Amino acid sequence: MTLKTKENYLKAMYMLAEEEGVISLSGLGKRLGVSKPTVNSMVKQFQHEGWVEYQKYKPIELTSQGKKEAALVIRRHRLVEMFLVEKMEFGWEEVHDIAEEMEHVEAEILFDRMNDMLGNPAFDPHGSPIPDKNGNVLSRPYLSLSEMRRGDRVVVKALRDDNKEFLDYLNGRHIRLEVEMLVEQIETFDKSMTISIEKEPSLNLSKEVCDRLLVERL
Amino acid sequence: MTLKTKENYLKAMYMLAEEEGVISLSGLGKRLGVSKPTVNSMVKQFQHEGWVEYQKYKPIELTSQGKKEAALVIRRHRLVEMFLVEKMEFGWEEVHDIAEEMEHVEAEILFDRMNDMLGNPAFDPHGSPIPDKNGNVLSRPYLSLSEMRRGDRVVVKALRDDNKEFLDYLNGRHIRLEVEMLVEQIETFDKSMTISIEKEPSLNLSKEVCDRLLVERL
DNA sequence: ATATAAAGTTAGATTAGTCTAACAATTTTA
DNA sequence: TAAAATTGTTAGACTAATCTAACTTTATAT
Ligand SMILES: [Mn+2]
Ligand SMILES: [Mn+2]
Ligand SMILES: [Mn+2]
Ligand SMILES: [Mn+2]
Repeated sequence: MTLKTKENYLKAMYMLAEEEGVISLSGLGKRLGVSKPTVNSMVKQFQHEGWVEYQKYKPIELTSQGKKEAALVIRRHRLVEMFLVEKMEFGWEEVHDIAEEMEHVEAEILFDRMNDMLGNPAFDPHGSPIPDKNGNVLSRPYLSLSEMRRGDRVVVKALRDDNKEFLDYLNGRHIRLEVEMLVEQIETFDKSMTISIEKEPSLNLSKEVCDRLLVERL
Repeated sequence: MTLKTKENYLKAMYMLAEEEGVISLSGLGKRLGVSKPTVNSMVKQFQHEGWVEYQKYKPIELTSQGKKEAALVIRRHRLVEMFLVEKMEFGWEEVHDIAEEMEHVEAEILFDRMNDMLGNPAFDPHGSPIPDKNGNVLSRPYLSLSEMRRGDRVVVKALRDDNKEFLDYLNGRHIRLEVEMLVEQIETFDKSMTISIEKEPSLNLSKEVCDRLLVERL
């Protein structure tokens, strides 16, 4: 099996486990853009390599080895994103696709150097935690903006999504990490929120947007 | 055909044409570490794509399109090497293998940014010219040190080889680009040279080393 | 509880890039 | 110039990663 294939499958499995709580064949297929039979046969190989535990018709589970290797791919991805933003003046909306390619570079020394130049950063430009060299992540329990109530004061801490369109949307409204927001109104019909940011006009954010903004209550 | 495969074959062909004057199937096979039948079948595909001109038993020639695309791969390789040395504090002996991987990244904007940060550099850390965005290279006609005569004063301008072992050898002797040397003696038996660098003890360099040092006469 | 839908599986085919074995053409050497 | 060496070609096979079609198992909804 090719290194890139291995890394892409492991990463997808790791993120599915985080996001959905479970790794299903069809979820994995959708995520990777391949058919179910493809995933099925790949998962058998991953099991054979000791990266997943799996029985017919049961959900897939990463072994601790699989988890660790997946976390290291994610580490490289997020280090690259951070390097591009901090050291090469890219916008946070530009870096995901580049990182998607660079995460597969085999020269460990490259990522170590990035890490050093960045001062061993704990978070990437989107607020996601960067796993350490042993694959350990300390994830903070942020809440999504849509769980807040009227009158809550919050700080934006992370995003649930790297997506360029979403980031362009946020850029257009001056929503960045560490921005403080006040929840002014919640529309009962569609759960959209009216929020205000200091010194800016109030904004209306749809439920889809609020779901993707991870915040900390002040 | 996969982008990486295409780029590796084009680059190998381009460099063979430069170094040997001709692109042979076996040369290409050796360079790429694949068998002759493999190269044979790939070259047919390259012809079909319009990247090479070729007839049975005749040497392969790159079309101008092929040459241009090859030069752009080499551009990326050398920009990466330069970026790693100038902006990330890597040594010139460390960067080739990393560049070998990064040259295949598809995000053009990444290389444009490197180019900007480096001020549109004309040469890489080993003195090789960096092709411009149109694939044009202006190559200077350096001579190899082994062609010099006793008493010649020269400046090291480039290397014929990226090889880590060779670069480690040069590091150990404080031979860098722009260093000035005087040819003190040439041994008729093995063509080895005794040379001196200002403020350093004289050195004896084998023919293999002299062949790989490209210099300009003062 | 049954029918329907969703998820998972199997079988068999395909494509890119590679190989070895056998042979043919060309070039070099004696 | 004939033999030997090198270079190039053909045929046929293999592996990784993918697909579609047909089928089975499990979950969901009426
Ligand atoms: Mn990302
Ligand atoms: Mn990110
Ligand atoms: Mn190089
Ligand atoms: Mn170089």
